[in-house]
Amino acid sequence: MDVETKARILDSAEQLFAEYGFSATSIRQITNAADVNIAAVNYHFGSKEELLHAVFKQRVGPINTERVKTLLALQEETKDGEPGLEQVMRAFLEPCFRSTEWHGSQGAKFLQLVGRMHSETNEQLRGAFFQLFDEVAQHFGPAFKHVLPHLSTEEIIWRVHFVIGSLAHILVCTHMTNPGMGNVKIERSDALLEALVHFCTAGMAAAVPTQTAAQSA
Amino acid sequence: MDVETKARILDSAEQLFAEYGFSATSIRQITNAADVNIAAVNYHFGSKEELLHAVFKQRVGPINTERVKTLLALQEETKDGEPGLEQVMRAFLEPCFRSTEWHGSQGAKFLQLVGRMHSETNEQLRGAFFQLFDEVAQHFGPAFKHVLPHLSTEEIIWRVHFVIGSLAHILVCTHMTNPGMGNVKIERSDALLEALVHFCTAGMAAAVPTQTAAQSA
DNA sequence: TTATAAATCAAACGTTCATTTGCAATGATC
DNA sequence: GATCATTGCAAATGAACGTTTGATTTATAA
Repeated sequence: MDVETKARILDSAEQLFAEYGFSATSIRQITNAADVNIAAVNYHFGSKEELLHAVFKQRVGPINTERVKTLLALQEETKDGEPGLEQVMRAFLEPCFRSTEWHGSQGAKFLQLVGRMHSETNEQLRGAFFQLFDEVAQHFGPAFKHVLPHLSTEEIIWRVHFVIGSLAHILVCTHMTNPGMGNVKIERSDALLEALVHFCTAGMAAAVPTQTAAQSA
Repeated sequence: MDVETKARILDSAEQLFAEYGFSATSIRQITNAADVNIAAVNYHFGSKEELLHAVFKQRVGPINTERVKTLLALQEETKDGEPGLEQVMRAFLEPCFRSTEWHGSQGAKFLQLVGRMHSETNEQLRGAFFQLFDEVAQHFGPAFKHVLPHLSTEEIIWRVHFVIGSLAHILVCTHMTNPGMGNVKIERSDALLEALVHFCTAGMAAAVPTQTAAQSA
């Protein structure tokens, strides 16, 4: 029953954290949903925070591995002809969407949680979360720099944050009722992914204005 | 002492909600910071949720009024010559950044809260929050549609969400330590606003791909 | 001064929180 | 079959939660 209990807790936690957020989700909710004893969380994971961390580790790891793997394959196969910006962007964005397919609706819920974490302000949670993206940042930073050599490092960092924001927001608000803009319920789909890729690619490739921003290294 | 107490509660609540989130902020924290009795929140506002709503109403109102006012002025002065996409985008984005100047560091904190609310999943809070943006959506939806006539309504809605995501994310993560991407601490600045405007303008103007997405009305 | 209303206060309300405890059940090893 | 670590569970821990209460203070006005 060991591994099954842990797995059930992880699944329920993932779902509830995504639905209600970390603070607003209680261990009692989680253990009730998982149909395990309330003491099981602290027995198996140590604390509520460590449970959240375990949820991340289980899901974010594969996504980021996929990102880096795709990027490396891309750089390999286009060794002579440079890989294009859109291809790099695709390697960055696609694995997040694709992970839905891996785990069914469970994966979709998790993507909401990921989007949610980007606006988490608890320093400790933020730290543990973003640490999982170190490898991705180390690979994609230079990759973007390489396909956008005319942009300053600062400008690239800014634009990558804009991309992350678009991605995170769309991950959060898909499958939710979204007031404003005609109360449209946005569904996660290939077409949406395509729209995101094209939006972000065009944004990243935007010409630097003739004003002040184009001077640092 | 009446109005002063209410104002102090609003200020402290704004700051703490932005810093720690709604669920993770207690009424006791707020009343301690505001140096008022713990019962004052429920006396003056009715409940914790209504306090949050009051915080929004105080700040989001002026920002959105400014947005719409700028857009209307824009449409007025360019009655013959069409207003450009970048101008519309600027009318949408600038008031959020500008509001920092209105209220000093208090305004900056609030922008974090706004960014945070975009990933709030509590349906009731979401509803109350997004309701404040109805007027903005009603004006900017058609405005974007007008300057981007070749895009389907669905595509425009998607792209506006990408813009909102970029904006919300940058509002949240400015002035916070941001792991990944070289641990750069992003400061809110005119240059950052310019970068955001250009990124979003280019993204909104991206050509529709030759694939499937360009068919609806 | 006295009556009336508004605002503040300390204290307590009942609930829920994350976590801990001690014991029972389980399953493997010798 | 006894030993022993692992896991599950009911119950309880103290703390913190949002909210309410009732008395007290402050302000307004007759």
